[in-house]
Amino acid sequence: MHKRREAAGAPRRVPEALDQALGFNLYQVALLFRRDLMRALSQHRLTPEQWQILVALEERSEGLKQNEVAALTMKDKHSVSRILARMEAAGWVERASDPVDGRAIMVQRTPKSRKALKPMQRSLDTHFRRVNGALSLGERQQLLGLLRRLRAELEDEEPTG
Amino acid sequence: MHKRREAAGAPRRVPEALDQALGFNLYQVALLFRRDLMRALSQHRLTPEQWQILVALEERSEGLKQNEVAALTMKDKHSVSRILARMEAAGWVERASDPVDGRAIMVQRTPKSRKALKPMQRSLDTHFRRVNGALSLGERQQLLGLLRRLRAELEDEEPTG
DNA sequence: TTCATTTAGTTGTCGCGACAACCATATGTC
DNA sequence: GACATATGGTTGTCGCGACAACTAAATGAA
Repeated sequence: MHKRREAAGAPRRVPEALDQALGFNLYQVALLFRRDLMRALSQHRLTPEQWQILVALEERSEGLKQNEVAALTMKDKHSVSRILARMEAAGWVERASDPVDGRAIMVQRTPKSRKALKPMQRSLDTHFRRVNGALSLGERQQLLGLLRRLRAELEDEEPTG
Repeated sequence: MHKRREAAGAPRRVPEALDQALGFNLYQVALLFRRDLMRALSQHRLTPEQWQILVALEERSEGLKQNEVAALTMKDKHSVSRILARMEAAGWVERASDPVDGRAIMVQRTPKSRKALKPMQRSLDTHFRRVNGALSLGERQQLLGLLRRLRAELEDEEPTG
């Protein structure tokens, strides 16, 4: 049994106004998920975002342009540029300029990255089990459906090139 | 009509693996919400997190300890410490050491902050309208319910004091 | 061909979250 | 009272997202 509250003056929960706010709950749950995933991945020295990019790279063995990585992961080019720089430094990916388009950079997974995916999966299973313990399958699918609709609805407003 | 895709090589969507992942959708939608809210608030030179803290402060006019601010907003003391420092510098809050507990710091809204809340509300209404346009009332409540359950389920694991 | 425009990436700034290390005050125990 | 321990906050580091400013290569139009 771990301690739950600090036993301090205010064991009170989130204020009504925030507790009722969709955005607040969304954001907090997202952070809780991310934190949990981060801890699960930390032993492999990967962050959730880096893992996400590896997943995207798994689809096309020829590699992806940073461009495409950004589109597939819904990140902007600035973030992708820097995340990939760190991943390259850590030996997860290789970057080479595209022979066809002199501006573009092709990103590929390294052998290290390919090999690491399996053992990684085990840590992730633990994470997913924890997450899935909280909701039933039906609820998870309901939630997933709602989130995907929201995502589709909101992702195209103001592309901020 | 705004441009939707970059018309580049890969108009393809998020990879299957991510599209099916609850965590990915959760996180992306949360970021979309936050970005939208950030834009709505930017004209008032406030961030979503700062606004959130103002909302929490609204409840207790005597002020809150940083401690309590952290608990009510589900943030950790480190973040709260720095966010409040910025808010104090910007004149949104005042901080004074608690006469009762020499360690604690009491946080209060400034008159500026109290006055600003109304006009702010209008920008937020716009934001909320946009959000609410994406889901029906019933769906929003369903979503809210699921998120609150997840939050309750996950928020107490490993308090990381 | 020349020149404007678009596109691919990088870099810098800022705000935030996670986490570790730290300081100062309170508190409980003897 | 003295001392260990717990608690309230701060500071530093790192990774990430938002956004602006920038470079260089590609494209399209004259």
